[in-house]
Amino acid sequence: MSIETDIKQPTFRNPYHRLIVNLMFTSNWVANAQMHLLKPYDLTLQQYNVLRILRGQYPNPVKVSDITERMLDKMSNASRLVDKLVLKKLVQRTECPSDRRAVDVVITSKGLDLLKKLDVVQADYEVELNNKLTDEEALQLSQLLDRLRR
Amino acid sequence: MSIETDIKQPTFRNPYHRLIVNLMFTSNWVANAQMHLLKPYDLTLQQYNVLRILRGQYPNPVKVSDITERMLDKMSNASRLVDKLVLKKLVQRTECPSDRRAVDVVITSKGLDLLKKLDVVQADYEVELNNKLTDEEALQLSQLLDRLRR
DNA sequence: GCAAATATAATGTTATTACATTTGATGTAA
DNA sequence: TTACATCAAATGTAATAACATTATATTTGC
Repeated sequence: MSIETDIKQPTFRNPYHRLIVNLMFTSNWVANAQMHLLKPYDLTLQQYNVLRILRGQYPNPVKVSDITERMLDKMSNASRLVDKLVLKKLVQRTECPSDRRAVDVVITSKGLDLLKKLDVVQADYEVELNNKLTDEEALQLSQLLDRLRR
Repeated sequence: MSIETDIKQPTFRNPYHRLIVNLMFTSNWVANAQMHLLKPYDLTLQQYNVLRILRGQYPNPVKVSDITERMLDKMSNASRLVDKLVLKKLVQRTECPSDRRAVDVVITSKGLDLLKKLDVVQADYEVELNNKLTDEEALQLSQLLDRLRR
């Protein structure tokens, strides 16, 4: 369905106005779906993102400040997100030896196991997208989004 | 900059994985910019969206349930958003005569004036996007997003 | 070396979100 | 009509987000 039909707005001022609204609407739509996939595993989207950042560097530690920098939503509080993950024993927090201000965070094996399970769920979701856009179209869409942020 | 550089993740599993991450990152990027544009006017993005929905129907009233349906973020509480807007005298709330369960909401002239000011701000922002994507590309991007949600 | 500036994470606070529940009105079927 | 289900909005709530502030540690300029 076109964005006009989805939000019942007949016209937009120009293609950029339409794009902004469409982008936010579609992103909410995806985020919602992702949230519901994560719900049975008692993870929020942000917690999931942090875990994936940590897995990307495993077995190296990542500082809280690096997590903040790399999060999709910069404004979330990485410190408190890490708190939650520590409580669930999905990550481990240790003082950084070379800089006592910083805190090193590493994903635990429990965290890696959880991510492995979620990889399957995520792959299923990606297959659904595959039915809607070809690989080339998905790539093209990504490239246009990159250019929008330039 | 490509999404890989932006979030310092070297590779994605496939074009769909890359797309999902890119979509959320870009949407947050736009939402952040929009939020900062709205801040001097003491409006949240959601409140702004509600006002624009109401202007779209002006001078006809819109029910709270219709607002919920048409909001970009379905989960926000339209009832409480309307509350905030009533406090600022940007909208007016009256009992729907044909259905006493429902509530009619109409934008006030103060609300319309505010939106008019914001139209200028918004247009400036759209000009920035214009430097990054052509009209055709913006349209194409919108269409790909539409297809993603099909 | 030392004071000031900056960096890093944690914490405080208020508003908002994501639901669940409640209150009241309307529709529907016996 | 009278139950009973459904619908619309409001309200309760716990968690989270969006900042601002604080507490330490490090860096920089003198």
